[in-house]
Amino acid sequence: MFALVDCNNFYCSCERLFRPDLKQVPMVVLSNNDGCVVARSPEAKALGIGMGVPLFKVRDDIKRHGIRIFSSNYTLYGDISARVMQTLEQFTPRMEIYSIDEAFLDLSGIGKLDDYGRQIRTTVKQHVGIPVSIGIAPTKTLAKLANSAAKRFRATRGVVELCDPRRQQRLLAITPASDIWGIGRNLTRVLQRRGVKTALDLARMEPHRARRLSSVTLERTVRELNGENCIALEEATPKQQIVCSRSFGEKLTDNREVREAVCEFTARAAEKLRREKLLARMVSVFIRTSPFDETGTGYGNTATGTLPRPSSDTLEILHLVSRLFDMVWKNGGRYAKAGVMLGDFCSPDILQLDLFDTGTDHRRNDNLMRAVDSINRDGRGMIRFGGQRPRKDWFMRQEHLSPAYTTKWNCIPVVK
DNA sequence: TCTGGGGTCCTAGGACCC
DNA sequence: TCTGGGGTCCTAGGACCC
Repeated sequence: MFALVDCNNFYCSCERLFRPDLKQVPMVVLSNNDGCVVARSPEAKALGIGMGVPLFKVRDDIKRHGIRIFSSNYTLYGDISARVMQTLEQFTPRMEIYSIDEAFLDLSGIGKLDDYGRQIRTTVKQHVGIPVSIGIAPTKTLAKLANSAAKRFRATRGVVELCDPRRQQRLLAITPASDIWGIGRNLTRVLQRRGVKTALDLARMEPHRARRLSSVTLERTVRELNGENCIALEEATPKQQIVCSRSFGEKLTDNREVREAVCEFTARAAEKLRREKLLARMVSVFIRTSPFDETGTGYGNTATGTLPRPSSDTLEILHLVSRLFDMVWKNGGRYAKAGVMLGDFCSPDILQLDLFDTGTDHRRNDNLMRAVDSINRDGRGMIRFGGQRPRKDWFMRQEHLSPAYTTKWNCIPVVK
């Protein structure tokens, strides 16, 4: 049984903690360059300000309705998020922090779920001052749905417990398929063409058909809507990628200027890497013109390279970044955005084994069993197959979550 | 004029191997 | 002459999330 706890209008709620006078006043928080609206108070939502709209498009509405605007303060939001999460930890032994303002809680074995949810809500409000909504259901996808119902219907007073299959069906029937977690713009179109409109239509789809139509992710969604657990709780998984990228305030055309920006991103990314106590092997650089720029033909390019050895040293990484930058650079572009990505991490703490491709002999299994032993002993580690990163579904298979995930591998422990 | 930043996961396809 | 099946590893690109 899962609960999804989600902070209401998180960034706005954070700003209001220190400005109680802004209660009931319509307000929005803007993205980095004050480009887009990234959070809206309920009053601003009611005035029709959309999520993610560029500021220039709603400037008139803002003036007309006296909506207050704030630049974002991520240090503050991160700090308040940490306090919310600390408070939530008291309610469960297992929890997944899903984003800055959301967490899944494992509530297995708890009796009166609705009461428990209300208790969580009250405690967070008292301790931190942030209002939250809570959805409780047997799978993560249904918990997401329950959460959105808790937000949508006032009568629920912020908590929806969705364990009864009949209630699940009723809610699914009045929810468009596009509101389901994992169904984006594209899948909505694909589904609609096949007459799948409501979430209930989607739930009634044959799982194998869902897989053929799209991929295993859609199959999981369908199964989850029917109460079959396919997406496991992930407690503190290590980072797999670090990205530093930014849209430029004004378009850049000069090689030197863009190169400088990319150097800065590299330094920041390497800093994050060191803070995580990780080493990277893969480095990518990308630049692109604005997709909204109609003055020229659009251009974007990415180059990826491997470091001579795993590293978190800014200069070592910069050396490669500089070469990659030369590969992606093209004269004459009006560049709007650039970024640096680091990936394929390793750490001294992680046990690594390269297993042989054997086929007939049993070295692979022997190695695997030895690795499992040592992981069980130390409580931490990772098994790599010939340098390949273990994939998500291997983990799923090991858990025997569903017969849909059968494989030739018998047992692939990933991270413990 | 002004359009976020930071992530994850999946699939396809090519090169290569036995 | 026949031109396989099964696998690894890597990359690009698409889709989705908050």
